[in-house]
Amino acid sequence: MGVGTSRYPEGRDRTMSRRTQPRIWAEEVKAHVGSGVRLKGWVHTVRELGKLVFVVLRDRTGTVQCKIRGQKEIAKQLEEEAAIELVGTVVEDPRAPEGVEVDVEELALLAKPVEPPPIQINRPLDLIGMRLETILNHRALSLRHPEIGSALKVRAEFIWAFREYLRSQGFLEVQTPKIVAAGTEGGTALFAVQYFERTAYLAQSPQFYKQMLVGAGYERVCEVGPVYRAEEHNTTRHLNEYISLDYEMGFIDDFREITRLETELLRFMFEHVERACPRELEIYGAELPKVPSEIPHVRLDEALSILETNYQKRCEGDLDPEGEKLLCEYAQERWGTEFVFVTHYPREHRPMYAMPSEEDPSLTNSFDLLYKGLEITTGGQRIHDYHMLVESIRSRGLDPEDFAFYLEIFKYGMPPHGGLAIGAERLTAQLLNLPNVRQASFFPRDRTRLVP
RNA sequence: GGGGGUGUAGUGUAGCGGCCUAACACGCUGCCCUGUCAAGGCAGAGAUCGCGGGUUCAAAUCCCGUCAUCCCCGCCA
Repeated sequence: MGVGTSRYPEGRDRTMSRRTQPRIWAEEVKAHVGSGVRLKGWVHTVRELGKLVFVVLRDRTGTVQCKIRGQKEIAKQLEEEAAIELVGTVVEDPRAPEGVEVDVEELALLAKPVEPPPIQINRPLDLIGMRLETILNHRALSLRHPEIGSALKVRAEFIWAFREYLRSQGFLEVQTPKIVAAGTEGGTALFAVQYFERTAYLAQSPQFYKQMLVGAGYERVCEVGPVYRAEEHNTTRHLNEYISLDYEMGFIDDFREITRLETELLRFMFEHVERACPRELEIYGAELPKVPSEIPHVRLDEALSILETNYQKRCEGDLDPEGEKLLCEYAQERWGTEFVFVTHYPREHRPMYAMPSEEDPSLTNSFDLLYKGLEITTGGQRIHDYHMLVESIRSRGLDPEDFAFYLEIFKYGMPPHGGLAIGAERLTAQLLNLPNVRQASFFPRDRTRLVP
């Protein structure tokens, strides 16, 4: 056995033999008892017991204990978080953590740490108690921590399932511009960017473009992409850049068609995450919610009176964060679900494209979806009538000329349509009970954070 | 935009007028150990207590400013 401090390119794997041995993942080791295996990964921990050394190797699939016998000088070169490659034999041993371990025959150092890592990634988070700031300052390294990185795996699986389900329902995945000419929806503040000789903005939402693509004949479109909000909020549930899961569908009968589809979509997404992320869910102690066949719909005015009657809680015009929590508590007790659609928001609280309600034109066919006390979706039916939309734009003191690019398709048979957007980080954070959405973002952007 | 906190070794904390020549845990360095798995034992290095000013015989500790950061509200996903 030998150790190589090999360095690309000239000395690469110089000391490693058995080049034909294919690499296996840490999680596959159990299936290779008695066989020679090659593993690559990071040194998770090193435990020296005199002439016996245990090295726990970590790769993208997990960890596996490896032992080095009678080669103390090799252990001396192993530092935590070094990238290594090893060849050995898988042996059964009841003393090993999983009943099996790798008896190392050869080991090569692929990359040696320049200095000890600033954060520990081989101990449970509750023992090392890093503050989020520290975790985010060392984001690439902290994501190596199995607990920290798991949240993003869950998010990735949510996103995969979002695409997969909508694809099965005839949706086309689209990409809309993130550099746009004007403040589309109004309301939220926009980031200005220099676009050659003009000022452009980062898109706060794909709203106009996904509607235009419905009208373009695709009928059903979805998008996974970043959106940008220049709001100076500094809370645990806001990011200035986040991933929006959008869909928009044409020829709907009413807005309930949108909430029905979201119900089925969410069920698919949660069931997929349950199958794909058992380890990650266990790490966070997350309980998969049962998505009911019909998520309760509560009109905003009803929601406000529910809060007042049952919780003596008064909200002015809209639900505040506490109101959202209480309403979800109510939904849990009353209907046994953590989800509730709040519908029929007043027009003045919704953008100009929101479709007025038939029974009360001061309200809209729009909704928010609350999950465990937090708003994770906003959606609704949109105005499809050209003249009505122009009028709505005017009534807000806006100039339809500025929206000509958007309005054009509405002149040529725009079908009844609607859609919604789910905040990917919020959905993930709520499932995993993360105290801060930043934990569900690879590299969060907030009021003060632009790096890394 | 408004309000409230917090800044002490790499990390997380304790200390909150003198007993601080700043403590503890993890990490780090060296030595010992063939069944560790939050390994253990012994020895050690590492902090002018965010920064600037002030009060005081004396400041990590009190005051002012500043910077950084966290949380809550508004608004939103």
